[in-house]
Amino acid sequence: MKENVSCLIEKTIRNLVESGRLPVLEKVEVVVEFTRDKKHGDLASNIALTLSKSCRMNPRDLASLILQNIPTTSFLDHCEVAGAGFINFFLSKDALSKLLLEIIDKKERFGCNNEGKSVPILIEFVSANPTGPLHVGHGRGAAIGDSICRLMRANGWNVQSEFYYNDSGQQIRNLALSVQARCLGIDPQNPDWPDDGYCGEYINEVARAYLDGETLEAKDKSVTGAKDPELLDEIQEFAVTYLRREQDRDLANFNVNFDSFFLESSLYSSGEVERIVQEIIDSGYTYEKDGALWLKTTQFGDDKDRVMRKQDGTFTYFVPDIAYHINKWERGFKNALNEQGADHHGTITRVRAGLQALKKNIPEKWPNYLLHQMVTVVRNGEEVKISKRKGEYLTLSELVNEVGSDATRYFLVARAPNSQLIFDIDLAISASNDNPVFYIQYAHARISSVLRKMTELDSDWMKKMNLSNSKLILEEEHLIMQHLMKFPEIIKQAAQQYEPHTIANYLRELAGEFHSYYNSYKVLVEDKELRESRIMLSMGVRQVIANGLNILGVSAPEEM
RNA sequence: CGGGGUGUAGCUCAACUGGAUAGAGUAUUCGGCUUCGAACCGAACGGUUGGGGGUUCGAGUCCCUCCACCCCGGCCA
Repeated sequence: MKENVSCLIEKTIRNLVESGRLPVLEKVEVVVEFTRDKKHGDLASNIALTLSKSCRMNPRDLASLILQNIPTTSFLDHCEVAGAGFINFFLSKDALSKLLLEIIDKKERFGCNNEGKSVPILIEFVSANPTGPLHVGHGRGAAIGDSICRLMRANGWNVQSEFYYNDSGQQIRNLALSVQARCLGIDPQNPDWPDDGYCGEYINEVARAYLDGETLEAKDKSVTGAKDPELLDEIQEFAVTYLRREQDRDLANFNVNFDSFFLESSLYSSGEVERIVQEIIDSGYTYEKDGALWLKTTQFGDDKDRVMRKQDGTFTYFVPDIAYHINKWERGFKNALNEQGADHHGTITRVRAGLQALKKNIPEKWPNYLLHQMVTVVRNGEEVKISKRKGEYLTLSELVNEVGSDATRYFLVARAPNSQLIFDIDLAISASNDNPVFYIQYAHARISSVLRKMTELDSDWMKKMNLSNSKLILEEEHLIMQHLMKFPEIIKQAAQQYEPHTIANYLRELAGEFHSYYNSYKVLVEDKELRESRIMLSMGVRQVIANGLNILGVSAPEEM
């Protein structure tokens, strides 16, 4: 609809220029927006304000000139000049009722588009180390990342979601040592407890399962506890598998599923790490100093060079990261997005520097990054410092068990990724009923209930509906239709900006408008035509809420 | 000190990317079920958008400068 109006304006201006009533203009960029205030019509353009200078006319006069020459169309009721020189457009009843038909016709496809043109994109998110359970911070990454995947699919992208496991390196060794210590009956208070060991209670559970010889069924393999506390490698494999399985289960309960999993260890076993290190050395971007191998990241915008291979011969964490991203690139993903916590900010420059050093014509800005700010957890009015080593944190599964997946997802995705959010545990649990997600779901359930009621009255009502005759004349009805009309654009915009929270806000507003309407007017009235019109409106709202909630990974219940 | 982020109502957050009178929820105070679901609705209260300067028809949004908070600045990941 926006496009229709901006085309109309553009055409009008072109005609005015050709007939000499306006000077020749360099560049005309017509911006049409949905209005905030219903008094300003449905759509508005500031074109007269932006062109007034180059036309040497006062904005209001220019606006009236454009308006007088705008051709009449079926989708516009009328237009007017307002304020400093805005042109406001009022849509016709015809245009709005066609919208409802479109929603009902397209169903779950309403709002979708093909901007992505089926181009493949790899979206990596969560990627937590398998050294402990997922916490709220991971939950935020999961909620945002998964919603972005759904958003991108709705925009026609060919999305593959991937989870990268850092299942090798020092922290995994620390995990194995911690489990081993627990197997031997050593606890964190004991002087023999390993340095940098993981103190959480879950380590004990892993140790017990290992000693019991439990068999773990993972996606790609099966591991049985060897029971022997001396076999550190066996302990490590068992512990990693155990914790991966736990994370997968937590994510599944959170309605998050990945298309693929990638193991850091595979980059070592396949020799890819060694290969790219050699290639980077050959490219001339490295040097030896103090017994370590350095990458000249300063040549790619870093403030100092970084160590790739430590004195002890092992690699720093970003080296396998580079290998991993080469792997993504070689799998053919010209589009890649990494959703991570803001604490990983520093690695972006390093990984990109490594990719550039390889001279593979990878774009400088590849891969794309979306960082979410940290979650501050508050309990009893005090900040809970998240520390995996100390075992102090709120796990995702505790949270989901307590307040439910829908409420947790909504809470974590409803804020802009860039805002650092405060998560008050007590508030989240006690006030979970106040979560706006229920407000939105309730609107969906209410409409479903009305439709059930209609079916009770006449099981065949749907077929008998006359869809062409809209009787919707109320201001509230107009407002709702105007809101429904924005949905496709919200989907597009949220994807372009990687900001799924705009969907959440949109749904909150739509639900609010419907609740208000529902409270003042009855849908199932006597008058058949009016009743059918209102049913159609309700069906439109219901469909859009369902589509929007689906993008947020939240259920749309028929009753609650 | 350097890099990134944030600062909007008592609290938690929005604001369609520079537009018209800065909006919701929550808290507080009133009012609304004999009526399709009250997990709802209506009303009131609540603001110098951290401070100061600048750019222009127009700034919460862009630029400069201070102030405060969060993250990063390991041969940890």
